Amino acid sequence: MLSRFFSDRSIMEARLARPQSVSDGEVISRLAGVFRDVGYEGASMAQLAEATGLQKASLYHRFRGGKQQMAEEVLASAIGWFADNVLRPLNGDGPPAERLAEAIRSLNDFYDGGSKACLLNMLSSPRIEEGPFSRSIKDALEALVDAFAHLCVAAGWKREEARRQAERLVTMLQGSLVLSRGTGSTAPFRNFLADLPGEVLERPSGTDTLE
Amino acid sequence: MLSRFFSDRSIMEARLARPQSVSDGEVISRLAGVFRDVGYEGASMAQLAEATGLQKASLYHRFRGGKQQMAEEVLASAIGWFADNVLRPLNGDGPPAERLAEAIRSLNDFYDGGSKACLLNMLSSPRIEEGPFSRSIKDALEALVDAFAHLCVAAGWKREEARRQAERLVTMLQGSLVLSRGTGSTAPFRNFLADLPGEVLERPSGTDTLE
DNA sequence: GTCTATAACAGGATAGAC
DNA sequence: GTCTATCCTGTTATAGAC
Repeated sequence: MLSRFFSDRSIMEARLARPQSVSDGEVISRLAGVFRDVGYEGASMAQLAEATGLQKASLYHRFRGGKQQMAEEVLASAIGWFADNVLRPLNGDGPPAERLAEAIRSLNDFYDGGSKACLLNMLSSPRIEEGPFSRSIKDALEALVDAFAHLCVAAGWKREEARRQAERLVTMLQGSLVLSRGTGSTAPFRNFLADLPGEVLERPSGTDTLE
Repeated sequence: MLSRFFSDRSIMEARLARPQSVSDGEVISRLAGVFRDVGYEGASMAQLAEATGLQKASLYHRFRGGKQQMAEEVLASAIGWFADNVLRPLNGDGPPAERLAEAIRSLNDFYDGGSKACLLNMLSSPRIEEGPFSRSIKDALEALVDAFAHLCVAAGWKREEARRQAERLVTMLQGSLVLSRGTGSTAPFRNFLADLPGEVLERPSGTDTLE
């Protein structure tokens, strides 16, 4: 979307006829910051313009679908980054411990050590019920569960239990972000990341003898 | 707040001079439903009036502080109910299994089987940063951790580990509600409640031999 | 205490110059 | 592509009758 086919041209145009004052990636990134802070309804066009350094009309020029399209592209971008930096290592085929370590580093970056909320949570409640975000959010959560389950299987878990554990991990991730925001401390998120290796690599010893 | 000192009088006044068409408790309950669905910014006065069956001006008569006061009283009411029905059993002194069972029933009621979001999450992001909700939310989350920790100690956990486990449980609670909303299924919440007794009453056998 | 009507404002979105 | 200026709907909030 946007000037995908003109990304090089827009560089050449800088300071010329129609200089693109802020790159598309930078705009998306700054919009994301606002949506993550205050959610969809809480984000005003004035605030989004302020954050990007563009005027409202300029934002509408880039996103003809208005605020909704901005949130959609922000969400798509975040999901893409997540797929590249979190899901890919989890779904890889190297040593589980190393794959997990890479995913943990990415998670720490993505949530800035626990100081940034999750878009999947912040965009879950717009008045637009069953709107354009619902499907993406659901798919993203399930893809993350799948990826963790894949890793757990590689770490030796039985398929059934790997899935349950993966659901627990995604639950803990989201919960730790809620608590970090609610308590004003990043400790819950940091504790979650610190516990992750143990949760994945050390299976409970007594429970896997039944099946 | 409100007509606390006139609760009986307001009944006698019904259909007389100033009939209170909807009870205070009922108004708070219906307002809570809206805030839990769409959050603070997402809730408009028109929607709140619609949900309560009152006109906007009538709502302003009852809540002179406007929407913010409504959210404050809704939050205070929910926290009060939580203290009576969830924290009290957890902090009680009967058999841990029975106390937990009662708390679980209350949690299931409170979140309607996982179909209702948590106000502590939904009110965490208003533009009013560090606003009137932050303190209550932080205190409520910490009180819940304390109560679970108290129960874990009663169930035989060591104090340090009881606290860590309690934090994990509150994290799981919040996370399961996020996932339930995000995936459109109450399964994550129901799984959380189903796992709770095991998480509290069955301590890990291998990890408590070090200290 | 509730209502209708309306004020005062902020919000999302657009027009058109450059 | 960006800007200033503006439109118009929806929002919060108030006035005043009953």
